[in-house]
Amino acid sequence: MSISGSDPFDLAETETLAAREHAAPPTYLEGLNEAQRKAIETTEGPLLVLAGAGTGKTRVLTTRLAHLLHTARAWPGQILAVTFTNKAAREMKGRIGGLIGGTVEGMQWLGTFHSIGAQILRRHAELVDLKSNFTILDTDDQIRLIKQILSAENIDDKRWPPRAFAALLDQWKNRGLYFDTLPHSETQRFANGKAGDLFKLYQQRLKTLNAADFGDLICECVRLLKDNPAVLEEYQRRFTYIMVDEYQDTNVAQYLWLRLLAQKRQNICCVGDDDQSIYGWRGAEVDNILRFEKDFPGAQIIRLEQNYRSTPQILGAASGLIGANENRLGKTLWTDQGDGAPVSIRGYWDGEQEARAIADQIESLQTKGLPLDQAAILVRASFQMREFEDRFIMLGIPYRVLGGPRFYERAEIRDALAYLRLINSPSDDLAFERIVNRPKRGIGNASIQVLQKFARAQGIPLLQASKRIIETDEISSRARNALRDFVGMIDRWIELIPTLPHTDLAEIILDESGYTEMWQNDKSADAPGRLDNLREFVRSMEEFDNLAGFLEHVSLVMEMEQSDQSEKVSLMTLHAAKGLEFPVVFLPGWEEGLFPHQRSLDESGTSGLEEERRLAYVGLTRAKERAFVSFAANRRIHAQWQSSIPSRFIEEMPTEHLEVETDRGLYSGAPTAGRSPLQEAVFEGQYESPGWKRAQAAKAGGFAAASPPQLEQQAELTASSLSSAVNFNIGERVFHQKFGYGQIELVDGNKLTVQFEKAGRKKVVDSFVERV
DNA sequence: TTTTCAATACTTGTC
DNA sequence: GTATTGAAAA
Repeated sequence: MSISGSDPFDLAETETLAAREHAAPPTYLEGLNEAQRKAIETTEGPLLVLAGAGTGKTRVLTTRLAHLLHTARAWPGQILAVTFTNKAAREMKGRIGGLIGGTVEGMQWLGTFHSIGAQILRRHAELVDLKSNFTILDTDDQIRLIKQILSAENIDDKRWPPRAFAALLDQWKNRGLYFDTLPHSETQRFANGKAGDLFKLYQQRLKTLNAADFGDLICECVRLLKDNPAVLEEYQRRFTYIMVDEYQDTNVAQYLWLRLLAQKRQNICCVGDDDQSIYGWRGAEVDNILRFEKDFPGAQIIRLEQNYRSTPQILGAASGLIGANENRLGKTLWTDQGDGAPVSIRGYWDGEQEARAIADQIESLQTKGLPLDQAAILVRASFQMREFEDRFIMLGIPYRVLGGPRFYERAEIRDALAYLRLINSPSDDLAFERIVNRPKRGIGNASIQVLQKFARAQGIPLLQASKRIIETDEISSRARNALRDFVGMIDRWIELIPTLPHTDLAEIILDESGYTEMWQNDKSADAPGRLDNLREFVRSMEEFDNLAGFLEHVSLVMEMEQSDQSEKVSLMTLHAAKGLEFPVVFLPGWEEGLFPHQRSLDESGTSGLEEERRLAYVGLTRAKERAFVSFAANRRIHAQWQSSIPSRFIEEMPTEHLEVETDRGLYSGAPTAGRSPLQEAVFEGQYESPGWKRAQAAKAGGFAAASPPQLEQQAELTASSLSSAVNFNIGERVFHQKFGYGQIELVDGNKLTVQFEKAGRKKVVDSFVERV
């Protein structure tokens, strides 16, 4: 299909739009600072906007887009605007709508790299040996596919794990490499030099399955554009303006993709911050942003340096820290805000104590009137979350974990999806395999093996092969009957597609297949949650017109909306925190080995360390008013205790922006030789500091340094008043959201000791369990 | 075929 | 310490 022909591109309409320019004054430019305004008004030629943390990056991006539309420089369909996440794309769409009034129609090229790549690929699918309705595989499908290829090639998947190959494939595709361009050295990295051949087989298999993986959405797109100059030119002409968010996170393939598209008009505006590049391990090339000027000669660079988020103290600490990095373009953030509190540094005996103190501090801030959703705990690794969760559950502090497993990655959703995929396209073998014995129907591994061999011999999809094989004696009679029922069900559902709304059909499928029943009979703690997710899944289908439409979008954009609006403390990894802000931020676990993470140092040396440092910078700059950095002298890593020394990042923050409240004994083993200025402060000056006195005073009562007694009483009061309606007795069976079912062993006021079936004995507040 | 037990690994994670 | 995964036993 011709693109330009289908679009309102002609002169008459362009003139109508131009007329509008004179009518409405651009109110959207009000309240911008000079740099921001310049970034918005520099519309022609390559432009790099270096936007430091909290400098109004999203505002500039969206306003610039609105400006292009408002001044009639482009139609919505002529602007390519790419982001990394659906969330960012959605936010941008919403904000542009707000800026120019009403929703923006026709911004079909605003989206994630992958969704736009998929869009282009679908239009020209035949040029890369696909059909336009190709399936997008996720990591799970990918690994299953690789496993099949490895076993077909007689490669021991013990010695050469499919996961490792999937990771390699991902790396290569991130770098824009294809099996025909794979360097010899790379082919040696798997199965004794067979990597290239396997890569080729894998791609061939994808084509026969009519499928693409995430990497292909960019990689194949680049190949498509390179090999078909006419198609490339079509897009180069169409996209009069290109805008890229988070440019520091682009990988080589994405860079090649952008360069191809921008080559002709050179109207490319990239917004990013080299100091916030934290995805190197995922293929992001900081280099893309560092050498922007070389790639696009005559490029202008605008720095956004006025920070609207944090206090000068926090900014000072963060700037000092990031200053230790060598490889950066360099920015100096400033703010006209008042002074604020210094960054607090605290040491604890162990991780548990750290969690206890932080939870206490959050309670105390809450009693001072701070809403809980204004506080966040940002950790380096997800295992650190556990201690906080345990503590929050015990104290009855509501919390939310951000960035857990994605909605569509949950097993139950993927299963439900596989059912729908199979009836939508009966040749989807990966979907077939996933659900043929789920719920268990007695079609086990042995039968499936036979079926696969049969299907491969005949060259037909598994579903079709099943229909034939049940007429033979190839598999046991039990499995044969089960398979016959299964195929019968699928056929019946396929016939129902034209007669029923797709949401009703989905409910019927989940019901008749026994899938819902399977979870209803499941006694584990997360089964009710999974049933909820399934309901949510069916509900989310309502937005789409039909099944095919739903499936086409689901692999790229499906997310579970946060329906819960109540005030909760946020708990997440530092990576997940990028782009967010909170008045109060806790940064626990600043210890050598954990942060910077040992593995990062081992695998990537200095560049690994610099990325960790940028991560620390990202963490600090999330804070608007207060930042609390802490470290523990002992931590349980894996199964055993390890003693650790404070992170070098603590030393690297300028002392004048810090307030150290740490027992000097905990600061004995600093990473640098001799005494650092910070250590001096700890050893010499801290005896008189309020923090030191507090620590001394708290010595008697363990380590409750941050929680004066009256606060604990208050917490208890709150908790007990909440639960006064229910009284529990020893021996009663209860249910807990996180721990599942259990029996009460001890009642102490509102605190219960419960022996959980799955989670073992725990102390919990009674308001968190319900009687069953 | 299904259940159970042992082996393994364990940083970060969008699409 | 634990969650997941694969292979042996029921």
